[in-house]
Amino acid sequence: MDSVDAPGPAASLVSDVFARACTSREAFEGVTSRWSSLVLLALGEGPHRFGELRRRVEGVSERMLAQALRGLERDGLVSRADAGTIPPRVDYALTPLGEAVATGLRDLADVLEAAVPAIDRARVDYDAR
Amino acid sequence: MDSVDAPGPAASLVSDVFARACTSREAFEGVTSRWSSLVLLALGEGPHRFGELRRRVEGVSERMLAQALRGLERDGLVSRADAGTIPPRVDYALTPLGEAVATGLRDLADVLEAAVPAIDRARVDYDAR
DNA sequence: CGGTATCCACCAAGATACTG
DNA sequence: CAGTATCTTGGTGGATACCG
Repeated sequence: MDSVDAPGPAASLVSDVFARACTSREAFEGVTSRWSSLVLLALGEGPHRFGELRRRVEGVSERMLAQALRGLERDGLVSRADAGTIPPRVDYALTPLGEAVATGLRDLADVLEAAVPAIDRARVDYDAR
Repeated sequence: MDSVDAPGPAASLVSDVFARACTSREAFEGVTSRWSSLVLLALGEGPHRFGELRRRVEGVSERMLAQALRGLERDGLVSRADAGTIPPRVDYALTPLGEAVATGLRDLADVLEAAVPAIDRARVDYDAR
C-alpha cells in the first residue's frame, strides 16, 4: 500500500484514507459505519456488557451489535472478556487505540449535538428552496 | 467524562446521538456515512470543484458524490457556489460548522492512519483464531 | 463541466427462532 | 445472558445514458 500518484503535502505518509485499498480507509469506514461508531461512543463511557450496549444504542439489533463488536475486536479497538460463567457474562471495553478513536468520535458528536439548532435551521432553509 | 446512565455534568443537554430520532444522530450518521466523511476530509484541504472531488475521493461515483454533497449542503456543512458560467463551474467549500466537523474527522483519520501497522497485526491475530 | 435519470445488483440490516 | 442461524427485504450504491 502506497501513495496515490502525486503524494500531497505530507509526502512521507505511508497510509492514506483516500486510497481505496488502504487499511486506514477500511478501518475508517469500519469506525464510521452506522453502528460501530455508536458502540465506540457507548464504550467510551466505560465497559459494557452485551445487553447494556443493546439498550444504550437505541435501535440496534442483536445481529448488528454482534457484528459491529466482532469487527471492532478484529481491528483491535475493543477487547472482549468472557467470564465463562453460567449464565454468561461478557464484558466489552476499549483498547488504548479504541480510546483514542472514541475520543475523536466524542468530539465529533459534541460538535454535532451543539449544532443541532443550526442544523435544523439549515434544513428548513434548504427544503424551502 | 461522564457516567453511563446518569444525566451527567451537562444535564441541560437537549440532544443526544444515542437517541434514535434526534437530529444530532441523523447528522452524525450523515457525517460518518461512507462518502460524506471522505468528502468533508477532502474539503478540509480547501475548496474543490465537483470533478476535483471526484478524483480526490477514490472510488466515488458521480451519483454518490452528488448525493453526499446535497446532504452536506442541506445540513449546512458545505457551501455551494455556482458560477453560472458555461462551461459550468461550481465550487464547494466548508462552512464554519463544516470546518469543525472536518477537523474532528481529520483527527480520527490521523489516528487510524498512524495505527495501520497495529491494526494489520490485530487482524492477523484475530483471523488466526 | 456538472450534474440528473434510470435501471439493477447486492448486501446491510431487521425479524424471528433457536442454542450453549 | 449472549449470542448464532436463517430468511427476507429495502436501501445503498454502481453503471450507463442523457441534459443544460
